[in-house]
Amino acid sequence: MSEVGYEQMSIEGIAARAHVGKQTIYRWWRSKSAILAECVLEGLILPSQDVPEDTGDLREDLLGWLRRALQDLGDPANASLLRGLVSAAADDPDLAAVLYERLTGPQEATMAERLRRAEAGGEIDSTLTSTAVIEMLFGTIVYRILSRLDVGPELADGLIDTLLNGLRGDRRNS
Amino acid sequence: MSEVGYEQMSIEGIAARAHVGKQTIYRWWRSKSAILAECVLEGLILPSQDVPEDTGDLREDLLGWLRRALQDLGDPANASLLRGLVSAAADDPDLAAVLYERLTGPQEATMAERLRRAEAGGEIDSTLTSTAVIEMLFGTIVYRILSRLDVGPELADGLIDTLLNGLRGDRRNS
Amino acid sequence: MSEVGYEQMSIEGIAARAHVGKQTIYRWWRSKSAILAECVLEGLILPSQDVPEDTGDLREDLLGWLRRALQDLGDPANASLLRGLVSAAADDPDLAAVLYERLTGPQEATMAERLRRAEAGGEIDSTLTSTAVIEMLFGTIVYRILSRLDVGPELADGLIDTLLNGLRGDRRNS
Amino acid sequence: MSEVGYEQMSIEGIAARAHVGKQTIYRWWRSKSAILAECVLEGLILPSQDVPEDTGDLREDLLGWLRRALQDLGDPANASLLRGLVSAAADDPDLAAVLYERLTGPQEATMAERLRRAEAGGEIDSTLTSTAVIEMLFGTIVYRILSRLDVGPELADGLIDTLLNGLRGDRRNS
DNA sequence: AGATAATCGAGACGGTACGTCCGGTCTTCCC
DNA sequence: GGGAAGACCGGACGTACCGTCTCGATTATCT
Repeated sequence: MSEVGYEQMSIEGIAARAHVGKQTIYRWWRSKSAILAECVLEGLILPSQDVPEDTGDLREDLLGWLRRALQDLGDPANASLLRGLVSAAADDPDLAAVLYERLTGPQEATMAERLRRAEAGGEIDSTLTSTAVIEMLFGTIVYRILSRLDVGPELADGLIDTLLNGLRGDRRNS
Repeated sequence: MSEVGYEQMSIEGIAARAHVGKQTIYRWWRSKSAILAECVLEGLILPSQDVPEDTGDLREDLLGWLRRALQDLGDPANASLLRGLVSAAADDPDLAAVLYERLTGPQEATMAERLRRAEAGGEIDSTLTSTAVIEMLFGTIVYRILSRLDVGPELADGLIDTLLNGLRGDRRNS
Repeated sequence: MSEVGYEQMSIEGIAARAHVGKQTIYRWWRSKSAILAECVLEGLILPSQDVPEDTGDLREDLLGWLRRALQDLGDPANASLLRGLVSAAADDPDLAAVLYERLTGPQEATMAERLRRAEAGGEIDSTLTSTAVIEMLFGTIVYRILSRLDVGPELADGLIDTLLNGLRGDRRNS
Repeated sequence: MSEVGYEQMSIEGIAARAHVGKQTIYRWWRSKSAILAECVLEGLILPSQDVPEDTGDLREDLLGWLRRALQDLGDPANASLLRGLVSAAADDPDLAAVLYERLTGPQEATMAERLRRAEAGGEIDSTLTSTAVIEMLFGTIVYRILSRLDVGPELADGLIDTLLNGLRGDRRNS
């Protein structure tokens, strides 16, 4: 898929490359997107995602976490794979669910706990859910990748700053 | 496309429905996604986007603008069309550019001016570009639509709050 | 085979109907036509053939014998089975041999003896072998069945008359 | 078909050899046997059949005609083709009709006229139809070819003798 | 007004891939 | 330890579209 894109990737081609009969593929997966769904579940496509650390400094924790995610997607091959996944997910709700779970899920619990502790510690003061935070960050990244804009670790600062402080800037210490 | 999705939409089907020869289509467009690109440019698919008003209250202006956008995409047919466009754009950089321009462009100038005035008026204090702001908002929406999550005007408040104040909450008056 | 014809009859279908593993079939028969060959040998398909009686009247003996054969093949199911066998035999020399033996063989010895006695009795005066006689009769029948022409006992008279007297008519008493 | 037999002859193979798309074949013929039917009609498979001459001597006319037919079918390639046609016709009534018409038809009218004249001239004395005569001769030949028995011009004499005189021999001059 | 283009609908064409069926082999597991 | 069950590789089936290519039959323009 990273070579020719999702549309050009054929089941016959997969079978041929795998030296496998076409029927064997159809025996195990209902469609091309179902293959992708399993690849995603098995971690074969999307690089395994870290969860934010907890060093006590929320900003640094989020920055490091997001930078690593952006680092992976800076590789054109990975960006191409993600575009393929998005293309497939747009036509297959099942894959969409798997993809969403894979992207948003693992970080969710950790992020929720992290935010709760940050709130307790006075670092933040918000009712926004951890899911919404993750959706904003990943949404922005996916949007840029679909638009074929550059994606790199340097994006992390702007995103995290806005996320934490908003456009009104950091007035914590003012 | 809203009926069967992007993949199932065939050029032969388009020609047949239009009572037109296939060649006539190929005479005018290079590919299926090129047809979509022109549809987008002509405003036939994406509902025409408003730009934020300027009432003096940045928060209300953004809220109203975003709510209208979310209102449109709350319609499943429109969400389906957007998924089709994303699917097509994932495989066609040209369409991706057109789509990005269509989604991000019209609001950009107005938003830039709006932010500049807000900054001058002390409403905000940020270096984030207007483009980045739009990408964050639309990225989040597109991400939710691809994930088949509900999209409705009620999302606007959370997004705008976070965008303006950050997770640290509104300390404008503190 | 009588239901769907030879081509549509699959080994998988046979195995499934017999509640038997495919391998078990391949263990005992080399091919689809080999199964048919054994069916023929076991008398499961072609109704068992009589041999001509010997009442002293060659014409009546042959007539009765041929009428019984035609009677069987007048049943469309039997005609269909025969077409299936022919179709299979056309592709498999082994089955062709079995089928030929089954059709031509049993009658051959009796017919040879019958002709010999008829010749001795002055009933006939020919050097044609019994095999050739049988081939002419069965050949005509098979030809009509393949051509989907009607086959019934009434054909017997014409065939036997021609066989005995030829086109020049019965001049036995002239 | 003469190389691999009817069953092994695939439509894909035909298309490939003809440097033609598969769909083009399906556009013009409904099935493999329909292709054969047209080949037969066009005279591409069965060598064009003569009709009996009329030299005044019925026996010689029939002998010459039958010998030529047997000559053709003595070629193993032609015999193989005929077996393929029979195999196909066994599963396809339409092809069976075409094949029957091709084999039996052209000679029919001439044969009918020939027999009528022979009868008028006292050569024969029979009510057997020309069609039945042809069926007997061709049936015998087809039967032998299906059985993979030798077929050659030398068969003609026996068949014609039996046909004209019957097993009782030629008593015309006795 | 009549000749000359240009454009169109229709759809055949050589291809590629689809998803299914079956052939013949091999493996697992149960009785 | 033989057989049912069925997975496996392979390959043909008949269908749907792809993008290219001829065909007339309108139109539109230009002598």
